[in-house]
Amino acid sequence: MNVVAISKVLANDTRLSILRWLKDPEENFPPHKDIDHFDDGVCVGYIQDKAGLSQSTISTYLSLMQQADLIIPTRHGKWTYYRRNEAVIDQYMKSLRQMI
Amino acid sequence: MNVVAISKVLANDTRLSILRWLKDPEENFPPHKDIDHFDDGVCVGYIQDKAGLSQSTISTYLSLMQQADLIIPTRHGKWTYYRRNEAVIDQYMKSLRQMI
DNA sequence: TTTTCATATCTATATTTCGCGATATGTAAA
DNA sequence: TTTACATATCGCGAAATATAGATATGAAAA
Repeated sequence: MNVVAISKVLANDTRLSILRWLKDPEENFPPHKDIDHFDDGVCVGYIQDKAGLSQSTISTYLSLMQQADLIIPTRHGKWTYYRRNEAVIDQYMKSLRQMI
Repeated sequence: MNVVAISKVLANDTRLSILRWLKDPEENFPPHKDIDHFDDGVCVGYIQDKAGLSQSTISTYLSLMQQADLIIPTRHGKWTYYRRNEAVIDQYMKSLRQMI
């Protein structure tokens, strides 16, 4: 867990928003068609619609966030669902508070 | 107080280190020649020596950090001393935790 | 009142990031 | 076994950032 690396990922309005939206999928996204819960998170298309940026940009952002271990992907058929990695997010906040 | 703007400033090893060093000047810097306390912080030259980057780079970094209200400058004769702005740092941590 | 010293600002270049369209990949549907 | 769809990756130009040297500024010392 690299604090500065994670700070870089979070130093972007869209990426910070995505992390926030994923905290409450019911509130921020429509229900998925194939499943009736958000246990594995939210599919890329919904995140893209909400963010209003191109498909490739959002996919790249999600990839960045995943490389930083902030989110966890799960494949369901054609779709990839992303959910928060609460343990890492928590650890980041704790480390940052201690460092700062 | 803009959370993303502050995150950008802190998403850099040197700048994060500077903020940490300023938390304990006695521990991290030699005593100043003209004054025997660090109440107004630490002069630019000492910070530059410790960081090992050029004078202009450190001055630019400190200026960035000041624009983000993370540090407060005080002029003492030829020297500029910088100290932490604990209120803003605290508010940043609180906001980030709530957002994240 | 020149000179010196500490810091700030300007200018320049290299690297990184932003964001996109085009294309590739993997999966399910037809 | 093609086709269609969701997502990932590639390649790109534009914008921002990192970092330095040169120069300017402001204050004290000579």
